[in-house]
Amino acid sequence: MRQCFYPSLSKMPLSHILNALSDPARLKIVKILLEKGEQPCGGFRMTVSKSTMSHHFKVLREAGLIQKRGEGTTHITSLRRDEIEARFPGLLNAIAAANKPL
Amino acid sequence: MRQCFYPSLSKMPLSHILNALSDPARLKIVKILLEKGEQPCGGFRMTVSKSTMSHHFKVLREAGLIQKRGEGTTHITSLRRDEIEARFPGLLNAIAAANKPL
DNA sequence: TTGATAGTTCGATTACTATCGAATAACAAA
DNA sequence: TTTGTTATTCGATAGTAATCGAACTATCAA
Repeated sequence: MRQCFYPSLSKMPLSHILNALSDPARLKIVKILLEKGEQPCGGFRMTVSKSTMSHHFKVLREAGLIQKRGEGTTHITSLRRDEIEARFPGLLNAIAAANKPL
Repeated sequence: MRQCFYPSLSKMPLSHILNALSDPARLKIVKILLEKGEQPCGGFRMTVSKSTMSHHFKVLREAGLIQKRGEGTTHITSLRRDEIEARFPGLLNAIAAANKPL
């Protein structure tokens, strides 16, 4: 698996994070990671193409929200929970709480 | 002052809210409202043109985040704090808390 | 009525972004 | 080595959005 760059959360502007989360597909990805933990790409069961999924993963990764590790032919995606919480306390909780009424 | 439509927060998707907040100028507007309370348009001291400001106010209003009331020739903008808090508990706090390290 | 102030709307431009299919890369199993 | 699986990258396209100046609306004051 190719190496990729993971930005430091400590210098990440909040607007970048919110921009990454403002797409419904990406918000769904994050919600699934929050609720079910780390997933392979196929674990998200979205209706968009593989290349579009890769694009969304890239946006989330460059915003500092997710990381990947390779396991054989699959890439496991996980949230950078602790770092996000340290930089933006309560943000993930607010997103998780918003699941209920939807 | 012309009447305008204020959407119900109860049906507002989180992604719309986050999209409205994902622009640095709009995030700054919300932060100012959080810290200093309601403001006339001129109270924000931003570097963009008046028409651009109007555009950002419209996006924030249509996302259910702000409301306006006319007072003479000025329009006072305020946050819909309680409604936002009821629909997305903790979201405004998370934004307010993120001010500190910046 | 005339002028000043505050803000919105319109039309245009420019830049960004979501999406896809095709090509590619990495890996495992046969 | 060949084949199948998983996922990324590339190039194109279509839609969206940020920005501005100019024109307009509304209100108050002189």
